[in-house]
Amino acid sequence: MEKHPQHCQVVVALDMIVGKWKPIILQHLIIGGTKRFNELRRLMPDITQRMLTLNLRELEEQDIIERVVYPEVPPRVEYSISEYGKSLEPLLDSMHEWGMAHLEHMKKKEKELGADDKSS
Amino acid sequence: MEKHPQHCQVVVALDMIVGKWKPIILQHLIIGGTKRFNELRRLMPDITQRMLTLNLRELEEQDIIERVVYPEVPPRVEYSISEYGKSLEPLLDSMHEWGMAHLEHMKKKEKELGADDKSS
DNA sequence: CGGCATCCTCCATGATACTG
DNA sequence: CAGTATCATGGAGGATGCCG
Repeated sequence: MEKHPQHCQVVVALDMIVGKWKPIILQHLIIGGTKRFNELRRLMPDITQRMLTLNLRELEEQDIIERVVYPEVPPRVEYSISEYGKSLEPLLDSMHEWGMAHLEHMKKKEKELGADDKSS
Repeated sequence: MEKHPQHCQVVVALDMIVGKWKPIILQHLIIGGTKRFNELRRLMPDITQRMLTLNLRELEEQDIIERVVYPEVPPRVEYSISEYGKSLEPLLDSMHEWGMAHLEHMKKKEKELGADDKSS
């Protein structure tokens, strides 16, 4: 295992979770467990049906979530984090924590800018 | 401190490093240390001057990197990871490792599909 | 050398309507 | 309920030329 592989695989990880909705979908499925399609819609009132479908399909394709269709009437489809998807949880947790810390950092910065305004 | 803050701050962290080039720029500055503008260009032959400038400016604005201008002729501008930016390193490392593991996962998957391919 | 100013392209996302 | 099918759009990214 090299220390400096040619190409940084950060982008590989990034590709799995980027997008306006993917992180939020994952958060809901991780924290809230299995959810039906319309449950997710209710949890994310601003997402369109189209984008929810597309994102769920991508995440499924990526093995991150599982999609189970129950052949009932009315239809029921349940989404959940896959076993493999769970390997992302530590990463998402770290990112969440860093995000929180960053918001603090920004607040401090703002204050400094207010107080520190005598610097040339 | 709540356990389930209203909004997942994963997106906050994500915002700092998403983009086609930001992760790569960061990787170079982290691994290779301080770099001049054109050094970075050489390291990323496919990035346009415009995007390199824009991304560097954003990262600077976000306190992630530092930009030092030497008033010489010809001009010299050096970029480096800031102290604060270093707090991103563990995250980037984790993402890199997850990315590597994911590539392995994909390879395995492909093989399975190959062996499993009695359909059509 | 290290930019900035324009113009352009394409893709992620969105709005809306329809359906098994 | 859980989707598809179209069409529209804004913004990230790119190409190119000029500048101190």
